[in-house]
Amino acid sequence: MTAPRVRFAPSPTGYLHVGGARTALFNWLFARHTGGTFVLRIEDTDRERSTDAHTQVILDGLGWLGVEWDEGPFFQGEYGARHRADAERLLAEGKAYRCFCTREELDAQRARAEAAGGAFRYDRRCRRLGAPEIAARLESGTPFTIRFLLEDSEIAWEDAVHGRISFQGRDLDDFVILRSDGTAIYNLAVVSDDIAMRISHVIRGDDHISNTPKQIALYRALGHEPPIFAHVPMILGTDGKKLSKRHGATAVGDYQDEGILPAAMRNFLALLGWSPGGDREILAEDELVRLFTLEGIQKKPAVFDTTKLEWMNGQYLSALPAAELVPAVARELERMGIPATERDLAPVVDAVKARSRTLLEVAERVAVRLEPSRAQLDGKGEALIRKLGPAFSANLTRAADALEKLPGDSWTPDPILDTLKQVAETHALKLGDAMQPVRVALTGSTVSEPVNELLSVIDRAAALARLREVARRSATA
RNA sequence: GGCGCUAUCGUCUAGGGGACUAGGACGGGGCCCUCUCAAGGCCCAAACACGGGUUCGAAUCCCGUUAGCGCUACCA
Repeated sequence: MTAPRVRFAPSPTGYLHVGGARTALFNWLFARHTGGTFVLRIEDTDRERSTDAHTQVILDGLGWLGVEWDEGPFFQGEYGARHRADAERLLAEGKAYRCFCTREELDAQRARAEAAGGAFRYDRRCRRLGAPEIAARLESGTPFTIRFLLEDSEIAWEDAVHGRISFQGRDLDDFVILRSDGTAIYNLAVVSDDIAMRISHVIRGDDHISNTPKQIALYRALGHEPPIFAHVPMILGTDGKKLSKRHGATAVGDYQDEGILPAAMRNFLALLGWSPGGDREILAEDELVRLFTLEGIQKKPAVFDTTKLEWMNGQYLSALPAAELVPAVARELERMGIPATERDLAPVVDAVKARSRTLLEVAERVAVRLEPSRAQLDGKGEALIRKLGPAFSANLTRAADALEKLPGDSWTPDPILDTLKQVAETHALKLGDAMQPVRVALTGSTVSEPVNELLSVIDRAAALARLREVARRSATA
């Protein structure tokens, strides 16, 4: 058996949505798992809505996710000649026919059918046109489309995720394959391209199930065996409706901006509508590739709920090596208008590594940088706050408030610890909770993991900034 | 309306006739951790849509009902 060839074929009419991203991911995972080839094809035939900017966003999004293609990107718009040739071949072989009906006539027929409560099916009136009549219309330059002649018989296939699915030809109608301007309609273009690119497995969204019988008919009429189809379930919003813009962030770029790590996104998306079986949740890239099979794909739609994504992101964040974390944090601070470059953060890393200075010292240094930006943190810094942890949480606030009594010049660890103990007692807090935000920074305690320490320090820095403010206030008062 | 797909905790899911007192994870609630953390540990609440079959036995197989979703264009 030859290696599979799969493709992801987005249309550049919007951003890369999580649904599309997941479809791409599944195709990529399948290709990697089977040693196959992953082809990227941009379906830009809808000239009205397609833009280069959107194409770039899609390419960037896939790159960010780590989904790299083996062939392409190909642009469907470049294959118009082949599409037309296929349509004309079908016409010549009597498998398709010219339709001279105007859009208005068709709309009227459709309206009538709907008013009568029935389904609209093209009545094939143009197929009954005699040769002289056709010649006359051609002569007069009447515009026409080419319609595919769909036989009334069962069309069924063994779907890799749903099992056998079948349609009756009589429920479908003679659909248009070539517009009057000579460009191909989606169903023809896809089949023509998938044949030309020798695609063996079509892994795409559930919403294409109803297109599949038409495409299978086209494959056969064109003299080719249809590929294996795998229709993956839709992704829904939290209200159970098809995911759309009104559900908030649905483009992968949105999550990139919120500090979601690509690995976390990839892991989360892979588990949306697919499961390796068992209890595994956190799966590295190579494990995903090793475990991925079409059989593991779910039949029912999945709700896109970012709560678990955020948890998963935390898992990946804490596992990230310091070397990768520092640039990430620096970039994030920078993006928020806080002037922290990698160079600024370097002393922090050094201190943590060397343990030569107390962490308090380090923390204060960072705090200076954070302090002037607190106003910004309140507004658009939500993502960072989440990222930097619970330094802003209620227990800190309570502890800080109680610390107001502290004299301004007693910034040594021990009195603060004592105070914290009192705070805990007074407020019926657990000591651990009360001192949690400042513990490491104040005691300069040993650390087990430099990576975690770096972020802890930044946490504490923010906490310290506040504590100092409080202390200063009470000192002057 | 027609056609199609789907149906396990709020969410992601495991399960594929007896191992089910239906498991895990997120989220929620509670408790523990004074060398940290976005972490960890322990406990609790929380689901097989409904009705019929088949079978000694059904979350698992079949049929129906209901509900949700998708498609129903000279869009993709």
